[in-house]
Amino acid sequence: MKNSTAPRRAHKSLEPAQLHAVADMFAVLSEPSRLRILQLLQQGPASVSDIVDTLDLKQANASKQLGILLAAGIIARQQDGNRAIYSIALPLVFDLCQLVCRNVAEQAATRAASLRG
Amino acid sequence: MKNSTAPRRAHKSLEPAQLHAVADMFAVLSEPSRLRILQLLQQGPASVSDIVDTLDLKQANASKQLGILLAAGIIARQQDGNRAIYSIALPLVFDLCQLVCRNVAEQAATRAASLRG
DNA sequence: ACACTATATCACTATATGGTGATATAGTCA
DNA sequence: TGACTATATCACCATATAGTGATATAGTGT
Repeated sequence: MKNSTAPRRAHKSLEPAQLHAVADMFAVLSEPSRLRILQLLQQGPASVSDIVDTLDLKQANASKQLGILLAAGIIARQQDGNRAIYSIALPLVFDLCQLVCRNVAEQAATRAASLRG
Repeated sequence: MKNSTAPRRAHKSLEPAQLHAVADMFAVLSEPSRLRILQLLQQGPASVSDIVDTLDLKQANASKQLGILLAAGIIARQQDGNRAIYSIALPLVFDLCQLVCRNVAEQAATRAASLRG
């Protein structure tokens, strides 16, 4: 016998396309290397070599991750002579990180409290 | 010659541990199946079979994804006789999804506008 | 005890992707 | 032109994981 806990489909859910788009955005933000790049760019635009030097990444990897962030529309690219200057195009991502970060801190505090008794 | 675009290290960045925690949270939210489960739970608590039936997931997969959401602290589990009742423990996730979703819509609109000329 | 239901876990496959070294492409400067 | 610098791309490997069928575990009702 089926015994449902609550009525379903009370209000509409995201369409599959939107759902995937949201999942993709989260996926882009789920890599520490990319988050580090975003943190660096938060301080201002930077070239690939700036990023490589500051974050100690291999050039190929930095370029790849920048490409992913670019494709997601999170950063923008501007050619400057020889160099490629990347900058934040979607400051929203910092709101996202801040929300998560606040919660992470909360959870850590809660866990610590539960350990104390 | 090194020719930096902007001064670096202007303000402190997240510590590695926090960075990974944030990345992990985003990773958990980066799967459509898990987002669908969260959407369903947004309407109220549900058992595993509710979820399996409504979302047309295999039982093993539903159980696995619920375990991941549970470990992340996003949902809570309550035993009710034979069944396991899952519910939202971190409503924050809907704020995150809403932020991303709004932006996805914006990007789609912008892209459509650019296509129109 | 038994049959039945509900959930979790195991072993496995297929796929995706982060990181890397090598190479290609493109701009700069002499 | 040629040497140099900066960036992107390619081919590859190693790892992670979503999904699956089979099985284990645990509660319910007879």
